[in-house]
Amino acid sequence: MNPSIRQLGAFVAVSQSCSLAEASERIHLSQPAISIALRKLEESVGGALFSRSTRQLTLTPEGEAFLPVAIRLLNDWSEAFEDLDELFSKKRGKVAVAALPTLAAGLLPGVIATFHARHPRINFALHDVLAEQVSLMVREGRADLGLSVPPLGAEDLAFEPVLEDRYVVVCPLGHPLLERPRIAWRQLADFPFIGINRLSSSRQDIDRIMAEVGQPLDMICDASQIATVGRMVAAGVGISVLPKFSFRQIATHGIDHRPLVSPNVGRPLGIVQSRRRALSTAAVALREMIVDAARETTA
Amino acid sequence: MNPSIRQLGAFVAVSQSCSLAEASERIHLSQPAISIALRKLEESVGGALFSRSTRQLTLTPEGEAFLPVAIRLLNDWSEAFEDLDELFSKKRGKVAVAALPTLAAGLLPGVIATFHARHPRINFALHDVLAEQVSLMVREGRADLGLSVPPLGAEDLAFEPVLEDRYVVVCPLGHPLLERPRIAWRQLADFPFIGINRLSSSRQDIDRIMAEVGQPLDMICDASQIATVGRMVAAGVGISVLPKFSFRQIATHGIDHRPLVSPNVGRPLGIVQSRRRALSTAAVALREMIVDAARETTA
DNA sequence: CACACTTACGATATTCGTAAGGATT
DNA sequence: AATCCTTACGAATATCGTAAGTGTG
Repeated sequence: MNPSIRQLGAFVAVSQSCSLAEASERIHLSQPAISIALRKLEESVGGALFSRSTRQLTLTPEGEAFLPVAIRLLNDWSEAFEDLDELFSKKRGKVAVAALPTLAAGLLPGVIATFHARHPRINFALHDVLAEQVSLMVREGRADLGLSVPPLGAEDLAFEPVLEDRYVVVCPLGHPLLERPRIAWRQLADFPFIGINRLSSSRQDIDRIMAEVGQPLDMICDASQIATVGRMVAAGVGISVLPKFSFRQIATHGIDHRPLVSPNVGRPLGIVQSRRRALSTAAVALREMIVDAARETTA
Repeated sequence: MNPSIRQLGAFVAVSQSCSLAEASERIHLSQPAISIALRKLEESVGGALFSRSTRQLTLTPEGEAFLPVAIRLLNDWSEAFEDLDELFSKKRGKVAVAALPTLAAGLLPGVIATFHARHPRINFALHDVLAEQVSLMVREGRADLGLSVPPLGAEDLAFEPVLEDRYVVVCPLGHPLLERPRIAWRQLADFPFIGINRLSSSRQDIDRIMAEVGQPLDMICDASQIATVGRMVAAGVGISVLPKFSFRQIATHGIDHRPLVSPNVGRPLGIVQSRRRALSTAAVALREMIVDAARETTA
């Protein structure tokens, strides 16, 4: 026969007053219930915890030795479950997101603010990395969620699109391309071009599309930071192509943009998560907020 | 609804293989029982510990965070009860005895040897102190048992006589008193006398009896150690009176003894224990062994 | 007699195992 | 088809509360 939590609780309650009557009030249980719980516990452990004299209870030496242990056991028990409750009720915990720099700077700041306001004690980690790193971090569990383009060749990752970005050409004010409402990709080849990091997903898209239209870019240089690209364009060094969301972040005096067409290619952005691992409740909550924020952005 | 030990056990068992079937064999429980235990546990904590996909179970992040806690909880639990079992089964523990020097040196060595042989991991503490100290130590709980004369004016102490000692006169060989088989107390006054510690219960008995018979002793000196008394008697300094048990300890060449009569007073020796405190199982076992040893000594 | 613990007993809740169901490999 | 998890159901066990019993102050 095995002891139970309740029996242990009864033991501790009784120990504190050495009285069933008093313990019975404290833990809201009938006197007989406690009496029997104690007896069962004593049977389980094979010895008396209390010495009884019809009218009075006293701890035996064994009971006295066991009491602090029992108290610790009960405290550990409830503490463990309170911690778990906090985890589930999103009062505490941590969530890590890996996002493309575009999204990390564009969509997420607002989401993070709301999330933190709603769940102040959730530790939030944001990694702004390139698409390949997003996949890696999600796959390895270093991130609960990824915000990126659809991951390639990864069956263990699930992708749900939530946003459709578009590429725009970015030019200095007064540039001839700005005279038209829409620009075709092939027209880009006629101007000096400022590229972005070769490893970025945008850059890979751009290179692929230019290869499709059969026009090589007049590449002046690459910049890693999008803000740098913006300033170089503003300075008249050349033109560039950015996802529209990225452009918003660097929108400043001296530059403007136009949508690119033919091919009229979008850039699906969405949530990457592992098929192997389940999301924490905190991550689920965050995920919903991201989807909502994306819907608002689109609308 | 509260979680139970069993549910926690099921959770840990399943975690280790992420399979109900395997866990079911390991803990000898039917698959449905485990399935339901898990479900109940998850209801209790208000969230999923495993993510299920009809055929496979995976720990959720919360489950993963909780697993080590759950393992620790279970280990602490069983360890605590194993410790308690050891206490009850006398495999481990401690017992302290306060005994008069006479008994500490006379009756107890044999008892302690047997006790230690039978319960090797019980820590045994023996305090050889005077009667007053015996009462004090038992009353204060510093000793589980006392071996002494009946304690005076102490309702919170219980005394059970187990031995009846007798006083004997101790003389050097060739002493005139040794010519008779029995000596009357009043005859002691005729010879130089070596007393024992004034605080000892024997001495107090002796003084009381001599006062009753109306004969003052010709007191040469006091000695605290019984062995010293023996050597002084052997050296012909004087005679003395000791409990018979004490005499046995110092029996040596050059001295002998005779029983004292009129008054034919015995010296009840027995076990002192607290009425307030219960005995530990180890103490109960020791007590029985003492009673047995005393019975053998008497027989 | 009042109080405090124990025992008795019927009701409720939990937990188990067997059997049947559904989904995946 | 085989395997694995889940649901359904009846039985055994545990636990509870009310009520009656017992011994002490």
